[in-house]
Amino acid sequence: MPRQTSKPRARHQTSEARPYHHGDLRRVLIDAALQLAEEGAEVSVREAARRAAVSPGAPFRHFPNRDALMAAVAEEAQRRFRAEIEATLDEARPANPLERFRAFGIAYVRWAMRNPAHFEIISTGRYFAHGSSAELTRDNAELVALTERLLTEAAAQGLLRSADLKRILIAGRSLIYGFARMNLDGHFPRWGVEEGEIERMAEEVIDLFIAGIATR
Amino acid sequence: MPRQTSKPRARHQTSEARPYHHGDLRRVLIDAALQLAEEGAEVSVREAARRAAVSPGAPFRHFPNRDALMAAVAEEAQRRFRAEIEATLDEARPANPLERFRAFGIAYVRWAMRNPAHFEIISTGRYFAHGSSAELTRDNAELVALTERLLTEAAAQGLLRSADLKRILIAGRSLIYGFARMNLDGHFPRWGVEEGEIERMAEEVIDLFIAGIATR
DNA sequence: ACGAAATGTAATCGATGATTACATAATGGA
DNA sequence: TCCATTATGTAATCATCGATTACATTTCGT
Repeated sequence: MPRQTSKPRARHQTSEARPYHHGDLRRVLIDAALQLAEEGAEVSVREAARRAAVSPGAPFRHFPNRDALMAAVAEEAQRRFRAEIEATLDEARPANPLERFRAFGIAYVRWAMRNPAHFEIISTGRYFAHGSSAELTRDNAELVALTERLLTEAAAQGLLRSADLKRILIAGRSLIYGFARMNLDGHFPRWGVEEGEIERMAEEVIDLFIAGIATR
Repeated sequence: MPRQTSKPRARHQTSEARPYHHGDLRRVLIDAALQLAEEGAEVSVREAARRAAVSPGAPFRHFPNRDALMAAVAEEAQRRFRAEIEATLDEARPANPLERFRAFGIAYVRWAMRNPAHFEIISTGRYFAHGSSAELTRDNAELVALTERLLTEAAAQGLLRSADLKRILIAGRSLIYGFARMNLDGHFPRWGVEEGEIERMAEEVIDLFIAGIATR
């Protein structure tokens, strides 16, 4: 098939089409990559550039390499993650700190289930070095601090059997992280857990954990 | 390293040059890929072929595509995983089924920590479809069945607070899976957990969980 | 207005997964 | 034993990808 060169030098064919300079290519590339990930396709710089209707080399004006793009995508995903977790905790606000701790876990797992690609990018650490983004580190630390506060309050109110908060914190995070990842990694079908009952199962599992650490 | 075939297998024994036919290229490729993964390098068919001192196209005589190679690698890793878990449980055999359940968890996390690349390949499901290998599915199911038996025994001996074994099973697996993956994904430095204390922390976390589900 | 900085394009490189045509060794039946 | 079939490896080739470089065009500060 002969290469059809329509207009010799006309990149902006119709005078209104697209200016030489893209409005905010960086932003558009991040969104494109995010969308790619969401579709389950693997994210390539070229494909992101293709979706932004831009040359394959253009993205490298905004990101030194692929990892930097992925890091930016991760930052965006982490921002949304944190925002939704905090919003969820803010709207349904149980007075009991232990119940808020529980609500955090459920919101965490739920978001991971409903945004699998984003969660994958955030959590895996395969796309970027973990300390490479200050914003990402901060957002993450903020969520950790949130759960720490909840546990401290719970302990102060005598709701916990153990005073080893760090251990509870890490165990709890391991639990919800593990549950989210087992779902993401496709393990549940092999465990006889149907797609429709995963969210309920998440609640049950979290409740089991809460019951285990609570005084009674 | 010249491959010496001592057996009178009439296997084109050459003293100097490598024979046209590689002894067991399939095996060698799997080992090479396994080793590549262990080194943290990303596994490419070409590099595996390179290590086997064979042309880039040769592996495709044994595996239809890269995923098939990775699946074979996963099978091998899963076999070793299961073997070590079972060996560990066999040698140090606590009578108490709940303690054996605990020992399983610790052995699980420990293996994952000491064989991170293997665990990654086994667990992620990114390298192959989860149902694609019967052997892998079987080995995995066997380990699940093992923990199920332990829990059933524990329940029969009145060691558990709850009779909802499925919930306990999935919670427990989520916990150790999550802990292992948090380590693998490099989360622990951000949690103030030093490299040297991770294994101890694993024990503490598992003990916390056990204490939560046990009668007292 | 003008020149420097920012941004996009085009061409190109090396590595990779994959396919195809061909070459050679291994095997088993007549 | 001979030789044809099959199994296995090689060589050449392709498309895609991340990345780099030289060059073109726009934008913006002074």
